[in-house]
Amino acid sequence: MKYSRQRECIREFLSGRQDHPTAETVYTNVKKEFPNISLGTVYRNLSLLTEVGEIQKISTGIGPDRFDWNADPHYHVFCRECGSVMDLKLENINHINILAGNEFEGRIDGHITYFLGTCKACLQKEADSQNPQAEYTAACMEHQLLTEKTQNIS
Amino acid sequence: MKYSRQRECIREFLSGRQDHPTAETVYTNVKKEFPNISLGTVYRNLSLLTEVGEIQKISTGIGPDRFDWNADPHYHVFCRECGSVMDLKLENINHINILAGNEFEGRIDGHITYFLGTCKACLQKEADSQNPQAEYTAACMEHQLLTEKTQNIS
DNA sequence: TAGAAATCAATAATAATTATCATTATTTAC
DNA sequence: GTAAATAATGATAATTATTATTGATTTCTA
Repeated sequence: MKYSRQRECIREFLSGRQDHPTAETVYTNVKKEFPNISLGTVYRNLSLLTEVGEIQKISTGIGPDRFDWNADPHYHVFCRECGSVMDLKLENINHINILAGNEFEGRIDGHITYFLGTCKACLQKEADSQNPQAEYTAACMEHQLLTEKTQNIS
Repeated sequence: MKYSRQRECIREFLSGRQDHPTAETVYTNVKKEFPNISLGTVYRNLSLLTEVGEIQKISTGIGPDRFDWNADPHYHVFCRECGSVMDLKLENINHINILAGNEFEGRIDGHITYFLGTCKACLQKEADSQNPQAEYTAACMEHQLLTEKTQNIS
């Protein structure tokens, strides 16, 4: 399939990234190359790319959806502190589908799993705040700037 | 904690149910007893009950959130055909937290998992439509009426 | 029973996303 | 290479789900 210049740019922006940008972030960045692009176009193309399996959409139920250039099934960790979403290289755990299938009358053909926790940088921040003497490591703040922040974390 | 009559009614409506109603459904039903209740009150109380751990909120990322009177951790199956959400009596699979922890630099303290599949009734419907001779079993339609339907299934 | 505290209903506001539609860009047929 | 057909865009409106605000009402407490 041949892509429009805008769609290609969106795909390009995503490709190879470690973080998992929101539609909004994709929008503000693609805008640098296409100042007139509209948020609707970004959403439209992200949905399209998701549909054809070039990227994947991650919904945590907390904050907006995120997009991952790696469409291969893999897992994610959601940091409760800073809201960042990180990849997890976890061996496949599809055996849980079998376990689930044994208890279910219909057909199970997949699962959505994401892990909840605290990222390295936020653990560090936690430790530092317990020890006021210690200098703040800039690590976490830096991390927060680098990674996507999620609103509405309760 | 003593509950207001509205809050008690919301709790009461949820308790013991097999399905997993949305805020909207709770609203339309509680309205029978409190015709003047507002959707905001329903949302407020559902959040409150969730916070104190009397019920739990289920977000699949597809359609609105759902509420489960059983606050104990357990798993759910989401039927891709009819959008219903069913309980799953699955032995605990917390070992996946350990597996995840081994691959993650921060701290893992939980996971959210739900299974995707097709429920019994929708499997039946599928089978019937392949065989036009067969009479439609009313099972699935009935099921759709009984269970919550989710909008925006793509 | 009066005054404080909690909760309410109504409504406005917000966030995230999808739909509409007239216009522009790209492809295809000749 | 140009015209018609198709596809995609940008702008904007609409929708969906949810949270916040606020003034009125109910309920608890002394």
